[in-house]
Amino acid sequence: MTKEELMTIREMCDAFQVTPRTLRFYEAKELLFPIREGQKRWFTRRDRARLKLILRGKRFGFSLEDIRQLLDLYDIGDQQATQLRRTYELAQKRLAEMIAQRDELNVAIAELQEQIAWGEQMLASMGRKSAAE
Amino acid sequence: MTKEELMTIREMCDAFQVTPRTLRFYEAKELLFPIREGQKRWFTRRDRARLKLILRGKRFGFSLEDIRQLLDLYDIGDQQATQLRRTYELAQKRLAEMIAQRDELNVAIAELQEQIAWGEQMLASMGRKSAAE
DNA sequence: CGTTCCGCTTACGCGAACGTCAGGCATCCT
DNA sequence: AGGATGCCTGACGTTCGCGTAAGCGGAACG
Repeated sequence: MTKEELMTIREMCDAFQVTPRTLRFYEAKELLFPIREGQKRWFTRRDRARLKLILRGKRFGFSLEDIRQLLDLYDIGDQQATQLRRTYELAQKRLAEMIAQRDELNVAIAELQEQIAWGEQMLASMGRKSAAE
Repeated sequence: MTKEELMTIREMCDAFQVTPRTLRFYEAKELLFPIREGQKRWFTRRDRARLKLILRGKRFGFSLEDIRQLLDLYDIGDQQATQLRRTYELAQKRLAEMIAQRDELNVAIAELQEQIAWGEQMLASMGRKSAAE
């Protein structure tokens, strides 16, 4: 079933711009579950999907532990009902946090844009006063 | 001029919910510049404005070093023209990053919302199948 | 006068997220 | 047979952002 879809660690690294160390680290932290053929690792389609989410999560400043828990939501099939409810609530919390973060980000963006506009004025007036470029 | 506007370290901590250690750390990292009266620190209005920005920056996942550079934008008065241009460009870059981050965040929010909706369905159907609450 | 608060400095500690050797199998090429 | 590779497992090192004593100096209190 998954046969041609398996990737070596190197292929993964090239595909996602990470180091082998990082992938092994994520496996140790139970974020990825490559198939172990003796010593070698074979990364599945599922691993790739998870890694993509991991990297995105990181860009939002989530910790790997946060991400690990969130990932379970995408793996609901494996979970029990009790787990599902907990995961569901966790997702709600995260969602609220993310929305709050986005709103703050919008405020900060607006403020930074103001500052930049002000800086542009400064540069313009200074350009007129000093030598031409 | 600034006389009644000065705050002790403790007042700062209470006002911003940080520890003394944090404020001293920020000073060591040249993020804050309290007036040194002998050993004691007196935090100015400027320090408070900067600290506010520092704390917000942190929520966006910026490193303290990133924040230090960004703060210079708000201190343009002190800068020279060359510095101004550099700072200006840095701000542009940050702005682009922040916008990109917000857009990604919006995507992630949408995806998470989908997952949550799906989880709701699951919980609902499971609730019907198993015992009532 | 001793004690009790601040506040200060110096310095070691810590969890997160890897980087970076060191050394060991296995395989593939010549 | 003998490298050259590729992947592996420890295990120690590193940076960031502070936490946490340990110990000193002044001021304010009873």
